[in-house]
Amino acid sequence: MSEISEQQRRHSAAHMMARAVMNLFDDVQVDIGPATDDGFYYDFDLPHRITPEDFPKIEAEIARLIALDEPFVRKEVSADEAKALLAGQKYKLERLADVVADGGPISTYAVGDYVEMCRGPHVEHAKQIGVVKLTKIAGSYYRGDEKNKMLQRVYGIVAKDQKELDEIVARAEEAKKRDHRVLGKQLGLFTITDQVGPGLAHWLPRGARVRVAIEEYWRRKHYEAGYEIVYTPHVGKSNLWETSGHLGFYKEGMFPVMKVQEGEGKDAYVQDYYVKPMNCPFHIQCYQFEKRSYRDLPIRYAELGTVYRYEKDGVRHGLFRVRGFTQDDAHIFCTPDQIVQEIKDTVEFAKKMLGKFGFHDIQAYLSTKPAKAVGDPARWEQATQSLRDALDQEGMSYEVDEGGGAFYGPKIDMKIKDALGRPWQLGTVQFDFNLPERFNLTYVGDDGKEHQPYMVHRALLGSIERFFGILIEHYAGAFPLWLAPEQVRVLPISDKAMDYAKKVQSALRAAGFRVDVDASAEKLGAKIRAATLMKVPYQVVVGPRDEAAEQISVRSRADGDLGAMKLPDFVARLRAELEA
RNA sequence: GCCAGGUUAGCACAGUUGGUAGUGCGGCUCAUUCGUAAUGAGCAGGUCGGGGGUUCGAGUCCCUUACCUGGCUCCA
Repeated sequence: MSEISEQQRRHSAAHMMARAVMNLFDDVQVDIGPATDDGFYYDFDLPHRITPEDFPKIEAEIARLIALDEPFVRKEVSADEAKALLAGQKYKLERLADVVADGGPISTYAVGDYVEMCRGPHVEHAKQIGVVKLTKIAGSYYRGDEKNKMLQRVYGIVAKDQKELDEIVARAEEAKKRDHRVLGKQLGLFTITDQVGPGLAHWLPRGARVRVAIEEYWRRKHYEAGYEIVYTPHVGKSNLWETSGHLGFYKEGMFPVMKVQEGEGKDAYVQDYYVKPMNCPFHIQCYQFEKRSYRDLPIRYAELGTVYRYEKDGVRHGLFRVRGFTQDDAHIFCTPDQIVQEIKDTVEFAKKMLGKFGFHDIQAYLSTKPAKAVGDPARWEQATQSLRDALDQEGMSYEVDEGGGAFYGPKIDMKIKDALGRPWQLGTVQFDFNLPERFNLTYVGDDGKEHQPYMVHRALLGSIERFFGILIEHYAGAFPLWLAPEQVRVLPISDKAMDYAKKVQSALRAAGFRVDVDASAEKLGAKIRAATLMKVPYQVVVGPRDEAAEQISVRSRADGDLGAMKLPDFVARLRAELEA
C-alpha cells in the first residue's frame, strides 16, 4: 500500500467533480482538472451556466459518489482505444492528440463507469479522497489563450474530514484579514475612489507616514550609494515618445493623447502630449544636459517617479496593480570598463534595501538575448556576463531564462518571499541598448572620440504602491517601529492627565517620533483596545501617579505591559529598537 | 478584453412571495474622570452605485452603464 498524497486526493476529487457534473447536467464537455497548491479545479463546457447555487447539489453528488468507494483503476491503452473511449469529448480528443504526439504511454483511470484519460496518479479507492467543498467559479480560456472559447472553471478544496475542512475555511478567513485592501481600510492607510477613477490610489495620513519613512530611507541610501536624485515632468510632447519608441511599441499601455493648442491666430497649432508611462526619456534629458566625459561616468540618476499606465479592465487589484504608481527608478550611464562593478553594486544595493524591509529570501532570474534583438552582439555578451558575474559574486541563487530578455537588453529580475511564503517580483536590473541608440547618447572617451555609454535601468522595490501593499500583507499591518505610522500612542487615564499626556507627546515628538494622544472620554481599557486594534507598537499610559513620579507606564505591542519608566529611558529603548 | 458574482448609513452586514428600509460597530451630545483589550443613556445619519424599463407600486423583476470581487489573459 503506497502513501496517498494530498495531490492524489485533490486530483481524484477533480475527477469525482467531473463525474458529478456529467451526471447532473446535459451535454457536458470536459477539459482538464488538475490539483493546485490549495485544492483543485476542473474546466467544463456546458450549456448550463454553473452558479454557486449549484454547489450544494454538485457537492452532494460528489459525496454520494465518494461514498460508493469504488476503486480507481489505471489502464494503459492504445491511441485508437483512447479515441474510442473519448468519443464525443472534443477537448479530450484534442488533448489526446498532444499525448500521442509526445509519444508517451496513454493511460486511463476508471472509477465505476466513469473513464477518463489521465496521467494520474490517483487514490486507490474513492473514500480516500475525503470531504470535498466547492469554493468558486471562474471563466478560463481553453488552453489559456484568449482567442479560444471561455470554459467554466469550478474550484474546490479537499479535506480529510469535516474538522479539517473547518480549519481550512478558518485559515482562509485568517488570510483574508491580511488582505492589504481590508487592512488599508481598517488602519486608514489608503483609499481608491470611484469618483477619481479606478486604479488611482490616495495615501491617507497614516499611509503617507509609512511612505515618508520609506522614501526618507530610500533617498538617504541612494545618496550614500552615489546616486543623484532628479525630479522630472509628468508629461512630455509626442516627439519625445516617438524618439523613445514608446509610441511604437508601448502605445497600448499609455493613457491617450492630450491635444494642446499652442500659439495664436494663424500661428496656432496643436501639440500632442502624453502622460509618462516610464521615466527613462526624462532621465536621458538630464544626461544630455551637457556634453559628458568619461571622467563624469558613471552617472546614476534616481527618482521616485510617478508614472501612469493604461491598464486593461479586469487586471486592477488594490495597490498591487494600479494605473498611477511611483517607481523607485534609476538609470545608470557608464563606460564598458565600469559595467561589471556597477551591476555588482546594484545587486548588492538591492539585497541590502530589501533586507531592511524584512525580505531576506531573494531569488534572481537572469533573462538573456531573445531571437529578435537590437544592439551590438558583443555588448549583449558583455552585459549578460556582467549580470552573471554580479549574481555569482553576490552569492545569489538564480535561474536562467535563455532568450527571455527584452529586445533591448538582458536583465535580472529579483523575487522575494513574504511572511506567507508567497513570491513577489520587486527589483529589476535591465540593460537598454535601444534608448542610447535612439537618443544618440554619447560621452567623450580618453581618446577624444565619442562613444556610446551603457545604460542600465533598475528598480529595487518596483513600485511604491505595490511595495506598500506587499508590506501591509507581509507584516499583517503590524509595521515594525521604523515604519509604523503611529509609533507611540499616549493614553491619559482621564482628562485630569491630559496636560501631562500632551507634555509627553511633545517630548517624544521632539525626539523625532510619530506620537498621537488618545483624547477620547473612554476608559483606559477601551483606549488600550483601540490602540491595539490599530497595531500601534507602543502605548504610553499616563495618570496622576505617573505625573507625580515624572514617569510613564509603557505597554508594547510585542510584550505587553512593561511597567513604569522614565521618559529618557523609553526614548533610549525606542532608539535601540530602530538601530537593531 | 472575456466568464461569473457583487454594489443597501463612514465600516461590516440583514432585508420573506414586489407593498416606500433595519442591526452592530463607528460618529455626535450628555452624564461618568475611571490604572492595562469595549462605561451608560440619548441623538443624528440612507437619491438602496448611476440611467432606463415592467408594475397601481421596485432595495427586490428586466435592460443598460460605472465600479468592486474571484478567475482567464497581461503586468510594476
